Amino acid sequence: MAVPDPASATHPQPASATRPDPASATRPQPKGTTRRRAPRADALRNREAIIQAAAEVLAEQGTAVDVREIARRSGVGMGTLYRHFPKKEDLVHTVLLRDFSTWARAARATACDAEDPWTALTAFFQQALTGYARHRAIMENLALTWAGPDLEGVRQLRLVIEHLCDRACAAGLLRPGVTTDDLLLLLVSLGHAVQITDECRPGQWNRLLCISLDGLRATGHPQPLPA
Amino acid sequence: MAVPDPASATHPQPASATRPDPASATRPQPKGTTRRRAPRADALRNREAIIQAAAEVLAEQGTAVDVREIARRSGVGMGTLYRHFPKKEDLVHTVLLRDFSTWARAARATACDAEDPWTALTAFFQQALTGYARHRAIMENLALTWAGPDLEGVRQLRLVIEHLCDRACAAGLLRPGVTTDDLLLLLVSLGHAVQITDECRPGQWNRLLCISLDGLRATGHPQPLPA
Amino acid sequence: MAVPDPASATHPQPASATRPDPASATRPQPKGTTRRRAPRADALRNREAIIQAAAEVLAEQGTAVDVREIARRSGVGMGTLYRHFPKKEDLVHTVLLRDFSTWARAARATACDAEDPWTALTAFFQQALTGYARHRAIMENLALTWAGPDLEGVRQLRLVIEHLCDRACAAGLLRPGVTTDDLLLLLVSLGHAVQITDECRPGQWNRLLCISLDGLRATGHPQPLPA
Amino acid sequence: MAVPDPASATHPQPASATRPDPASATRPQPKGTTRRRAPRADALRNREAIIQAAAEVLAEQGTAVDVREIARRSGVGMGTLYRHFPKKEDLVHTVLLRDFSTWARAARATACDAEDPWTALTAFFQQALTGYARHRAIMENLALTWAGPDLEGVRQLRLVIEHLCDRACAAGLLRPGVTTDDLLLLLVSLGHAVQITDECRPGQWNRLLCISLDGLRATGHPQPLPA
DNA sequence: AATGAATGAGATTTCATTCAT
DNA sequence: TATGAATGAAATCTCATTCAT
Repeated sequence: MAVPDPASATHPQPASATRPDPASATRPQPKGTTRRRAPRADALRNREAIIQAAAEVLAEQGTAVDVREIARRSGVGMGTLYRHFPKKEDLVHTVLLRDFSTWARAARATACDAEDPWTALTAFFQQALTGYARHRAIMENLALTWAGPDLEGVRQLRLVIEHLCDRACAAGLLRPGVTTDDLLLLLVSLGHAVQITDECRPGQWNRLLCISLDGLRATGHPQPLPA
Repeated sequence: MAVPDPASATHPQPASATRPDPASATRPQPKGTTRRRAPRADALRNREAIIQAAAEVLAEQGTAVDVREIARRSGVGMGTLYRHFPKKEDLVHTVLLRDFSTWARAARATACDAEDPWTALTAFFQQALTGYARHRAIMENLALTWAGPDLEGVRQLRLVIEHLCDRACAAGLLRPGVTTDDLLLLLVSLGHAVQITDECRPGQWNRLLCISLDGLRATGHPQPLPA
Repeated sequence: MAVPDPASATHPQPASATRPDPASATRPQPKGTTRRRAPRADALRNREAIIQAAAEVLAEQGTAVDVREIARRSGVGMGTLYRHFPKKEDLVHTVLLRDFSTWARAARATACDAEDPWTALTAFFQQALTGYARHRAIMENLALTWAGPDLEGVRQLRLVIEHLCDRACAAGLLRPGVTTDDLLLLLVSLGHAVQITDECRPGQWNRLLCISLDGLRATGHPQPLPA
Repeated sequence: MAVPDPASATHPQPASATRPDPASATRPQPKGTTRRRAPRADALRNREAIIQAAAEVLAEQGTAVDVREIARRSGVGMGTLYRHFPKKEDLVHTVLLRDFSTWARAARATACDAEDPWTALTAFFQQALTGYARHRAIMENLALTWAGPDLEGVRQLRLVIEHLCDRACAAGLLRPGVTTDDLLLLLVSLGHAVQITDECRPGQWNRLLCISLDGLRATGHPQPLPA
């Protein structure tokens, strides 16, 4: 098994952080009304600062974080924060959407770069575990996939995985019967392993990944997967 | 791969857990002895009720539970709870000790029953994931193995795993280089998968287990485990 | 000024601890009723054990002590304690009565022993500060003299002081205008000093006592006491 | 003995205590500066209200007060109180620091006003007992001098006493061997007397003070102070 | 529009007193 | 009658959300 090391997988990639994101669904002001000259620049800067700070904190501590910590790090007041995101959940939602999307985009790119379907798959896992697996809120939310409706970003990510799965399957490289859901669950599972061992035994999860990937290969297994 | 189904693996088995003297609960106190002996049937009942309720709640919600919920479920007042367990942590500790020990004992028994080392190993995982993997507090604590000193119960469990690992290794059934720590991490990892999917897709983790176990086998892998 | 050292002044003097105290006003059972053969011996032993333990604990920690500590030290259960003393206050009251009386009795004896009125006075203070001043509950209660009606024991003690005051006054040794209340207040005042410095500077209060007594002498003062 | 009556000695004098900028409370914020400056008039008002209420309550009841009582009296919610003072101890500390400092400052001023060292000394005691002796928390803390490290305010006060002691000693007015510690202990001692008798016999402590001061004079005592 | 102070419902823990055994 | 377990009202401290400035 080859587990490549995509150096680009550095974890919290603000990426579009500075882009104004004109398609944003949660823009505070309905454009059609009277007031016009209101300086939107400040508000947008604040909004992005909040999201950026929230992303960092949520990555570090998960969704149980104190909202004041986010306000503090973003340099805005609580009022401003709550003007942009009336509920803590809204902010979390926004951050997750952004980070899942960024991740999905990066993953798609990496997947396309790889010529070999198997390499694409392993690269995806390697990248995911090196990068976003450390993002506590991301992993928390990914784990909720089985409990409720997915975030848009999760759906995007799932599509990438589905693509990887299909490709490897079609190439006869993937063990028969393996589904996108299996790969997703494996991802969350290994992501948890990463979080647990990251501080004390930074590389240990690599061995688990290797084992799992070998178990996913098309050949060498005594019996088919159970239903 | 044969994944046996140890029917005995139903999760919280208080059974003869801590106090193995069920007769003392009704015995009318052997008054003739030196005034001191008083197991207090009802106190024991309460203590057990608290532990039992705590075990349930901790299994369901993890260590972040509200103590009052435990008091409510066990039918005692806060004062009673705190008489038996002066700190929330004491109660958690007691429950974890009990449940880890029960688990370790059951696991050891199952391990001894199996003649084949590989069967023993797979049976262990099967049992663990069918049973205690649903216990949130247990899994939380197991994940802390990499962050701090282990509970006594965790050590017992680790011994069992070590034994299984050694046996399978000696029989040449286990992939070279696999360690007890790998198996423990796999356990926590898959345990997380169980918790995530338990409600919506009860059996899905079985597939992941199968994959992982196949990855753990001695043969059929293109390259050795990474350091 | 001579400050004698009455060696007998060792603080918690159980004294009447073992005596059944037939004059007790708080005896639990009205003697005139039917039931007769009830074993009073046990009850009395318990009662005394409680009082003794309470005295120790109250001396050490004052009236803010936890009732359970008293029960623990006396070796009886809470129920027994509350049977004898329905309110914490009742127990405190009883102990204070006992200890104040013991103190007053000892003080009276010492006072009578001394031939010189001034020696009697100084001996009293010396004894008090060496002994009962460390009894936190005693001192707490003595301080309440100015806030409410006195305990019987306090009245006894006050009588002793009054006697000492009168004697020294009649002998022309005491500064004109000094009252029993002045001496009592001085006692509480110095008692507080003892408690404060007892651990770190065990003898310091002696200097304060010396100063105060010199200020109490009949002669050598530039002007009379203020009203 | 002349015990002057410094009329200014009325007890809790917040005056210009901590924040000497009363104008800032109404100034409408100099918006032109770098967005950051915001003393927040109402927050300061609340902070002061809390400190003021705490000072009153601490003076009345000592450090054992219920924090909620302080919140109630200052008219703020618990959250506000804890925003300003994260621990009860912080609030107590702040109040003690403020009140000790105010006291020390006033005492120093009074001490400097008096030309005669003896008058300075008596004026200090008179002022202390008329004023801060009623402050239960202040006295509690002063009593802890012998048990642990001093608060900054206590050190300031001790310096004042030291100065008074030295001056009187140098002038040959103070009894040989009297130390700053003696005077401090006398202060706490008499302070206790004040608290005890304040309600029922408001002036009684004056007599004790007179007696003690006479005992402190350089002349008229039969023997030196004990070690 | 921005700020950050204010709010108050919980969460853990203690202790005088009562009550079942 | 003796026991000590049970009770539940405080007391301290936290944090998502609102509101005055």
